[in-house]
Amino acid sequence: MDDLLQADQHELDPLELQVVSFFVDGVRVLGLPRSIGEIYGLLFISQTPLSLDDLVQRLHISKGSASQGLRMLKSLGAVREAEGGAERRTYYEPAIELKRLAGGFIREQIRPHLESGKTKINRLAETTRDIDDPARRKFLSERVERLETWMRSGGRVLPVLQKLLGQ
Amino acid sequence: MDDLLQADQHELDPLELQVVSFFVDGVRVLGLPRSIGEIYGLLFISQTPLSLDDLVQRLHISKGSASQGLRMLKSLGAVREAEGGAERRTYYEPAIELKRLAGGFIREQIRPHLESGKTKINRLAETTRDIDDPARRKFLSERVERLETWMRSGGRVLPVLQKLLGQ
DNA sequence: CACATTGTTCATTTTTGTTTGAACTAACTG
DNA sequence: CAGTTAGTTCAAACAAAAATGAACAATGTG
Repeated sequence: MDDLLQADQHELDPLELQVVSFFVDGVRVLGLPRSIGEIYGLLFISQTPLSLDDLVQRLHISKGSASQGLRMLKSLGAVREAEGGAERRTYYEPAIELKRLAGGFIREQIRPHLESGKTKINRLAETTRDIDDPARRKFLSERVERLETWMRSGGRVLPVLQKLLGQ
Repeated sequence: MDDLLQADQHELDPLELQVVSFFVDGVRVLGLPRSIGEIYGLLFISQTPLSLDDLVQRLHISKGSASQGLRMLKSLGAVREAEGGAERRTYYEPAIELKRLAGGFIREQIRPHLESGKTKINRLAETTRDIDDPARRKFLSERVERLETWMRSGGRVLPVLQKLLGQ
């Protein structure tokens, strides 16, 4: 490997393109950036684990995007580092169990918002208590009560969701 | 109402601001534009139905935003036109039953994506059948099979979700 | 019908969020 | 340890999405 050009990092074939575009659309629904979909999509359809550099070359994205994308995918539990290869560089493979994917998304993207929502509602309840006009105060506390009910429902739904998606 | 200035469309009071900001955050999680949260938030905390013009004045948003926002909220089933007022202009009030809100969101924002996802997976299955190398084809059809399983799970989860949120 | 009021549409501007790439740290290697 | 390779960080460039506001129906009113 000296006077030989780097083994051809060819373009994505049509099927790979189809899969990548499927996941690009998929992650957009979830509100995640496109590069996340590209990276996960290519890993999903690859028979062997890929390195950061493979992703950069085959997807034509920057090292920065690939690095940040992998970080997020790891935090979501959607990719893991492949075992074995005693190489220096690390190779990644996708998690493909829906349970794990949904679990990670719920944990990282949904729960935090639910929590901060509850906090805000508590502050809202306080503000409401200070309202002078009794009629207005009554109306407001009914609405706050309604929000609390929503949050409780949300909290009850997530575990069920996870169970259902866990097959 | 002649030499009298238009009754003061005052600024949002602190509580209203809190509620609006709560919903602004809420809709962002759902991937909807901020103005949707502002409009719904103000309606949610208002004791009387509000007109498009009320929203423009109190939220300092453009007529265009208010019009488009109301259209989307109507399509989601999150606001409805108030009955009664024999006025020319229409007044809006919020739907506050979680069931209705979740139902609208699922119908308008989730189902369409699930459907188009299924279509794409079908195309993917076709492309896979044309692959020459048997080992590669086997691997790919396992992955496509996996995607189909995901979609089935998704389809099964939505009705349960709706039921749970319907109290 | 001239005028006013209510609401919609859509090209342009603004805002927001994502990607890039150069500078950097860390870890191996001859 | 000088040089190479792997990966991270973050300010700046860029792209996508949302908001604006002027032009435009549509409908009511004297």
